[in-house]
Amino acid sequence: MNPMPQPNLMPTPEGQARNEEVFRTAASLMVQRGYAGTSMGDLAEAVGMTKAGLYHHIKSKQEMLFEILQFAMNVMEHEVIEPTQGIAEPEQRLRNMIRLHVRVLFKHGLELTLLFPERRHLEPPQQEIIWQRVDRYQGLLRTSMRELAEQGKLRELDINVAASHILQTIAGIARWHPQGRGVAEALLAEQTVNFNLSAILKDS
Amino acid sequence: MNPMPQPNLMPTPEGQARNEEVFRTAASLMVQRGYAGTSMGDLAEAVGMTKAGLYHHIKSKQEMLFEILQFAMNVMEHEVIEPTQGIAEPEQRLRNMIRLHVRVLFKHGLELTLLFPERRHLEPPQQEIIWQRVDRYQGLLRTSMRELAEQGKLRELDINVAASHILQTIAGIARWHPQGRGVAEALLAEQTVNFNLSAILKDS
DNA sequence: TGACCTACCTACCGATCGTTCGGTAACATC
DNA sequence: GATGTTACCGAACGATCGGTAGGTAGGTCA
Repeated sequence: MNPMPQPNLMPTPEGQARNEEVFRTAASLMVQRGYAGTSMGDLAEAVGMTKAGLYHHIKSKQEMLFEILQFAMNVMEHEVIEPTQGIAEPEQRLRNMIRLHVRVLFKHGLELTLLFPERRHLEPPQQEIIWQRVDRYQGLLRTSMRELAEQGKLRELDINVAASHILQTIAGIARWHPQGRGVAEALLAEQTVNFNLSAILKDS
Repeated sequence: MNPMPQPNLMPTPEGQARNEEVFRTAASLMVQRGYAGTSMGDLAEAVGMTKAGLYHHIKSKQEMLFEILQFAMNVMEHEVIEPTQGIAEPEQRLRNMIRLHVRVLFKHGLELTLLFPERRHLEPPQQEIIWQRVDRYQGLLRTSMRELAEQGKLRELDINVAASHILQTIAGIARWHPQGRGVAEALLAEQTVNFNLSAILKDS
């Protein structure tokens, strides 16, 4: 059910809970200050531990970032991809993908998507793994759009460009919403769904 | 004509040129690695200087970031705002703002918009200055949309949310395009214009 | 009771960080 | 030819970085 990874084996339930707290706190700090801008000392203080104590839970700073990004993609697959890929009608599938994606953003504290730019701090092999998972997700957007095109519902546009734009409007929410005007979350999700579908669908 | 700032007074033309090279190189490096991830040693090496030599041109790392962001907004005002605010028709004004904004992105090496997330590394007073300039620009988008609404051309949508989404599609280009598929720049600009105007305009 | 494990700790490591100090070679001005 | 300025450099500063070695309190289980 819970897709949080166990980077070092934490056998006891208390250990696993603490382990998870470390990862969540790290994600939160890195969203605020960036990967390079977040020191292990900061993180240790935030979870009420010493730096040395931290390294009981993680292997290295870089490895921790990798696990956080993997966790983010696990969440996306559980809560966005799985519930939508059974939908036959491409328009409804796309609407729900966008809607669920925005909701995942709020549910997990806006932290997940923001970390993807930090993927540059990973080693190339780990970078590649994350890149492939993101690309697979973006491919699902493209597939839905291609099906819409076959139905004659799609505007004349470059599907690759449109897929990127859609993802940017969603990921962008995490950038301006925390300090932005308080738009209700459910409303914001619908606004985002409608914005993007209006952008790509022909006039009905 | 050239809005690059002179943080320390660089009297000779050679000095100004070198000064500008430092800032451009810094902007480029920080786009790749982030502010905190770019050391002054890296920057010094990239411009062929020692760290000490750098400090002849800049006051501090933080001040340098501030000047780069100010420069970015100078460019935006020169090359996007000024040429479009005389346009009476709001649809044409908005189309041109988006078009020019995308072109500025390419013209200045995709570097400018990417740096805005790094504004968090500034002191609050400097943060505030940048924030206000960005907000003023976003306000112009909102104004055009409000005029479109008065003409009955706008869909039912939240103008604040739409303005943010538009900016995110543009700024986002700088995030995926460098390593993305090579879409022709002029074409990409038109795709972005059409995507966003389809999103907000009623069916004609 | 003794052996073992988890979840930390104190104390420290070498490296790197942003920044500064005291120069100095090259050139212009008087 | 003396004076000043510009554009740098070598060397070092204290602080902080990610990470580690070694120890230990507290629990589990035989």
